[in-house]
Parts: sequence; C-alpha cells; structure tokens
Amino acid sequence: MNIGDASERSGVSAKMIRYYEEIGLIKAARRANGYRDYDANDVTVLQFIRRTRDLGFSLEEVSNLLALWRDRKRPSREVKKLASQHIQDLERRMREMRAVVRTLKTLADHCHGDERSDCPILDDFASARPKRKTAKKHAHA
Amino acid sequence: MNIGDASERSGVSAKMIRYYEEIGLIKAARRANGYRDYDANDVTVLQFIRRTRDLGFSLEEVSNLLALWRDRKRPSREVKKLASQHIQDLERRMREMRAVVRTLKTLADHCHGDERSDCPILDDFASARPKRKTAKKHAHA
DNA sequence: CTAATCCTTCCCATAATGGGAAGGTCAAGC
DNA sequence: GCTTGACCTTCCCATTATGGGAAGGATTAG
Repeated sequence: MNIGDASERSGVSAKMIRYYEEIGLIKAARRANGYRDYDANDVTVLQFIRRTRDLGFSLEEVSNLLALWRDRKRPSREVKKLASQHIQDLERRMREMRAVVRTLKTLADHCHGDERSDCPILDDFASARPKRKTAKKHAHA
Repeated sequence: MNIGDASERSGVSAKMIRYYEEIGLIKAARRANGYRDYDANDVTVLQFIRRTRDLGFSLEEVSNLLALWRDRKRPSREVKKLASQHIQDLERRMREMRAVVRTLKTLADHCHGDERSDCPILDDFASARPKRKTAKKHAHA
C-alpha cells in the first residue's frame, strides 16, 4: 500500500513516516515508480511507534523498544526495565511540576487579583534567588 | 558591567543573554568597543527572566510577564490571570502524565521481568488502538 | 486528454539552549 | 612595547519532533 494508506491505518502522518525512515527507525520497500510500499506488518510497526510515542517515550527510547520487540529471545526483564525507567522519569517530572504549582499557588493566593496594581507575584519573580548549587540544569518539563 | 559579570550575577548564560536580546526580550547598551554594558537594573531583569523560566513559563509568557512588570499601573488581576493559566496548564499536563504512568504501571505489573521472553508490555505496544474520536478526514479517497 | 490526487524530495520554521570557530579587545606581566 | 590569556563579538551548526509548503513526477478518475 502507499504511504497515505499506511498513514491512515497507523495514525502516523506521512510526514513522520518518511522522517522515521530517514533516521533509520524503519525501512520501506520501493516500487518501480519510486513510491514507498507498505504491508500489514509495516503498519503494525507504525502503530507500535504511535503507541509508544503517545505514552511519552522519546524516539530514541522507541528505537530501543523496537529493537527489543524485534528480538523475540530477549528477556522480558529488559523491557520491564525500560518501562520502569520511563515511569521513574515521568514521576520525577511530575514532582518538579508539583513543586512549581505549589510555589505559584502560594504567590497567586497572596495577590489581590483586582484593579490594584501591587502584586507579590511579580515582586517575587524580580527578587534574586539564593543560587545554591548552581550546577543544576533546570528540568525541561 | 560586561556580559560575563551580568551572566554570573543573574544565573543566565551569556549565550542566552545575547539570544534574549536578539528576540527583543531585553536591550543592551553598547560601549565604544562594541561590548554590551549592563547595570544593576539589567541584572534584575535577567533574574526575573531566570526565575520565571525556572517556573516553567515559556519565553512568550515571560515576555508578557515582563510587560506587566514594567507597567506599574496594570491591575494585579492581569498578573494573577497569567499565573493561574500557567497553573492550570501544569495541572493538565500532570494529569496526562499520571494517566500514562497508570497505564505503564499496569503493563509492567503484568510483565514477569525475568529471563522469560514473553512480555505483555510489548504486546500492548504493538496492538492497534481503537482510534475512537480520531476525527478521520473523510475517507473518501 | 485532462484534472485531481497522489507521490517524491528539498527547504524552512518551530522553542530554547549549547558548542565552537574566527577574530577583535583589554589587562597584566616582563 | 610586546606577548599572553581572558574576555568579547558575530556567525554557523546541532538538538527534538513535527508541520508547512513548493516544485515536479505518477497515477487515476472522468
């Protein structure tokens, strides 16, 4: 089938299918006219990618998961390990976000939020932070 | 002071200070030799940016907050609104992440995680999702 | 035969940051 | 004065994952 069909059945845009091929995540057969040609198995792979992406795995992680999936002899321990690491990562990011939410809520609670102009939120934003251990690369949430 | 000093005092890298200037977030005086020149107020602005970035605001949001900060007559309501929207956004993302974590934990719980190769995690990843409200564009072709 | 859809590749843009090169400037030491 | 090293400048490239769109070839429906 053509890329348009594969896209519709997998839920992955044609644009992304070509990109995944470009970075070596998948391969595609070509027909005489240069068109990419996909079969049912290819669609399954694309659905695999779609699903794992939806679950927040990076393409690099997806690549690892795909490799494990293709290697039918690998111990399930390896798969579980990747999943667990991802869970840990998500939980860490959630903790960081929760801390930020707490801070913002506290600030917002002390802001009148009316016509008056004085605002402790901005006051806080502009105040110097005690830069304790500078080496912490802030988490990109 | 030079950009290196401003960077050290604000915790914003020189690279980023130049970038913020490039996108119009800040301005910088220049000395005769072409070097950027910062004063205490500039450092405060940079700290403001640093703080809001640490709290997860995008540069566009930071730009809005900066504008509110510079306009001393604006009602605190506007500031509180931006903060509240950001809180909502964070909470929404946390909910989504929690749902993913729940899914992954369920999958991981059913995976032996030992030498055996059968693994329900990968099985799930490879199974087609029922694309319910996927508003598929008229499959007319 | 023609027009509408496909498909192809190639370039650009996004958000925020870092790396590094090539070259100008300044301050300290001898 | 001259050298050296630490600064500064601009410019280009890379990152992650995705989409937009152009130019042009292929196919298909009418």
